[in-house]
Amino acid sequence: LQHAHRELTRELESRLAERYGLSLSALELLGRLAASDRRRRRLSWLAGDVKLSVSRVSRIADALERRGLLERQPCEEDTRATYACLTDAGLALAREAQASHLADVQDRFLNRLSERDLCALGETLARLR
Amino acid sequence: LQHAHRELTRELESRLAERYGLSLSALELLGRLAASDRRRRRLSWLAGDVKLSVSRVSRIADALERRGLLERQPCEEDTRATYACLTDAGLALAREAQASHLADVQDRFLNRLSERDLCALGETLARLR
DNA sequence: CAAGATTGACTGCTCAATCTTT
DNA sequence: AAAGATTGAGCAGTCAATCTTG
Repeated sequence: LQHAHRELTRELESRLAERYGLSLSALELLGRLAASDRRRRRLSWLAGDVKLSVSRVSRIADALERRGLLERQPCEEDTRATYACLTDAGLALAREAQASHLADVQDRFLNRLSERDLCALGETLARLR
Repeated sequence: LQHAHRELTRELESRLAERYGLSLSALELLGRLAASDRRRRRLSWLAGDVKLSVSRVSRIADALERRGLLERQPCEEDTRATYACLTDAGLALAREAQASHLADVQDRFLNRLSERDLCALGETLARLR
């Protein structure tokens, strides 16, 4: 499991980095935001979504913000919290990079497995939660 | 897959670190050496075994060497190469840590899966090679 | 020149400490 | 207190450059 994950990740990550300068985690963040109400989400909720530490998410947000892909916004219901909000540029890049990444996943992952394999894998991984 | 791997790894790694000061990769290295002829193996072969870069393996070896768990030895057939050779202390620690780690894996992984699940998972992952 | 190993610089991640607001 | 966020320190990993030997 370690080895399969390590090699798969390495390949997917390097393609994504060379084409869009994004890490898998950064893309996942963008994807979550794109699917969120008003394209925004609190940082700590985002961290829970993607199973990363809050501090990691904060730094990924720094990088994405510097590139103009998202903006931090104060949260009106709770002054402690801050939203990460996807910009138009961010949304555009998210769509493009996700399409490209999906093709990579298709090639490197989905195409090698049957429908049954995939379901079984899903079940199995869910049992490890 | 990302999430399952991330969380599983985090837990196993933290237990191993607190009990033995070893990372998963370091333990895997020790294990390979313990199973190797004369308890030694060339660094670059080791890297291939565990699917890590040679430079990473070199640095893990540095750390293990500082702790007296392995020694670097010149390779007699090829002066360029160097062996990582497990010391007695290294072998002892490898056995102990592996037993402990296996218990963790049993608990966190094996016990949650049936025999069938496990075989299917193995097949599936093998297809991703 | 190619292969084995090491080193430096960079990224990704976590944890602990801190600051602010509830 | 406790929760949201940021920041600093440190480990794990990669790639590119270098040195040495085949």
